[in-house]
Amino acid sequence: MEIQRKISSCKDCIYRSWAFKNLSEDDLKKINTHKEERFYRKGEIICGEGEDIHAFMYLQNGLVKLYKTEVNNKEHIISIAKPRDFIGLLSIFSNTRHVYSISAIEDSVVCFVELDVIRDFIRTNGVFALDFFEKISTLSDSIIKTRIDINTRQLRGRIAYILLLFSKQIYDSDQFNLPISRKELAELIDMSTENVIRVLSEFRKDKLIQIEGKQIEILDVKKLERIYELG
Amino acid sequence: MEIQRKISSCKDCIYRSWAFKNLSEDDLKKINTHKEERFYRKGEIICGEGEDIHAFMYLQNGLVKLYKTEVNNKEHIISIAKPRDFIGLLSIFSNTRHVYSISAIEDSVVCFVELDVIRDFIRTNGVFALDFFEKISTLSDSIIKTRIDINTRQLRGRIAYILLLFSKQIYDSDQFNLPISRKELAELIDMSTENVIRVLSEFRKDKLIQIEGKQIEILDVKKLERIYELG
DNA sequence: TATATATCATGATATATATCATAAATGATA
DNA sequence: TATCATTTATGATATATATCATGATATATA
Repeated sequence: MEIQRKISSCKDCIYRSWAFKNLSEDDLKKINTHKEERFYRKGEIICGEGEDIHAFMYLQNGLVKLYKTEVNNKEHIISIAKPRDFIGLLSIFSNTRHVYSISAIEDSVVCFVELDVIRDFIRTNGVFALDFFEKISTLSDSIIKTRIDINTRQLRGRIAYILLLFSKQIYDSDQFNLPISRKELAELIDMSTENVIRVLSEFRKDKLIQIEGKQIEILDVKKLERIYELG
Repeated sequence: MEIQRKISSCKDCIYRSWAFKNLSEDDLKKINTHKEERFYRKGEIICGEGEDIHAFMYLQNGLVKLYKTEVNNKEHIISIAKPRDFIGLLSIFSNTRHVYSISAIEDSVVCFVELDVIRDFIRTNGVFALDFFEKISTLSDSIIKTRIDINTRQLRGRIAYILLLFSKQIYDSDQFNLPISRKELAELIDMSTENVIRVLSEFRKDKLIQIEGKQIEILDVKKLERIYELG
């Protein structure tokens, strides 16, 4: 079901500033011929656990989740990537197969750059290597930080945290469309679906948020932040 | 209280195989003049939150913990590093200050290599860059994996997990001296100190482990693994 | 050695959270 | 449109976990 998109030029890519700013025209051409942009509809799987790793994946547009299916068939969401994020985990450089799955939670455009090309650049272009390293490290550490932030809090703190995360880090707005179901929210912040719904209802009753289906508006950022800080 | 050690030669360092195997003699000499080996006694702080980052830290010997002091003055342990691990998080490459603290939980020897030298190597030695990247990525991902393993389990599963981790990944033996207190264990696997003690007692009564103070012997690995797998 | 302090231990109780049950609302599909 | 499945919702109950209380050991310190 994935649809090939017209291959846009890396040279003109608005995301070039990411870690690719120090590449020469020639290098960019090289990427151009070894990259693929793919469009995924909401819900489609971008890569599955156990599949061969062959590309560095960069999210141009949309929103994707990184998750793992547990033995009991339950899904656990590890992180959500936003536009301009590298998606996946660092181990693409040490593993040969994906340890987690990735799927689109909004219509998304993913840019696949062959890993060997990236490896070549790391080998031959020191400035690129440093840039790239810096970027990718930041992302990896932020996953660790987020996991800890979530798990050191109790339910109300977790919901407050994730609402603020969506509002500030992803949508940059007090109003947004929650891209995932309550069940997925539960899988992301390690709580039961019922309690996710319950706490959201509480927050609505307490006039911290307005909520209608997936449409959320944060009414009282300050109070939400206090709940988050108190845990 | 930190004691300077006789500077050993990187060339003969038994840990050279880590990510430094592809450095020339000249490169190794360069590291030699820009590195420092320090000895820390159990309990000593290696670096504190907020301090300037100036070195890449490599654990030669001993055991250290990476932790954060929360607002309520509680400590939360993020990970434990064992010999031959890079210690810290990746963000040493993007941040200027340490976000977490590191201290020795056993007498330890840490090798500090000036970050600028590492950066230079990444810039100028592509093969090193790739090796280094691979190594450091593995570590970062394993922290994420461990955090998830811990937080998707309940108390008995967490204790089983951490006992197996110490036994298999750190000491490579059924018998070992627990290097941290029950309180620290609690800080590491997100549970209360009392419950850590309680579950350990349960495991002793169930003849899964023998325990005397800090001395632990795993008697029934299979059952422990089952408890871990069931969550 | 004596004294203070932290760690280990266990039971009782309170609290947080998950699970179960049921139902309405929504969305998918034939 | 009718039917089915999923999501949202809420209350009741069970379970897991933290907290409180108290004492025994062990460890550090004067």
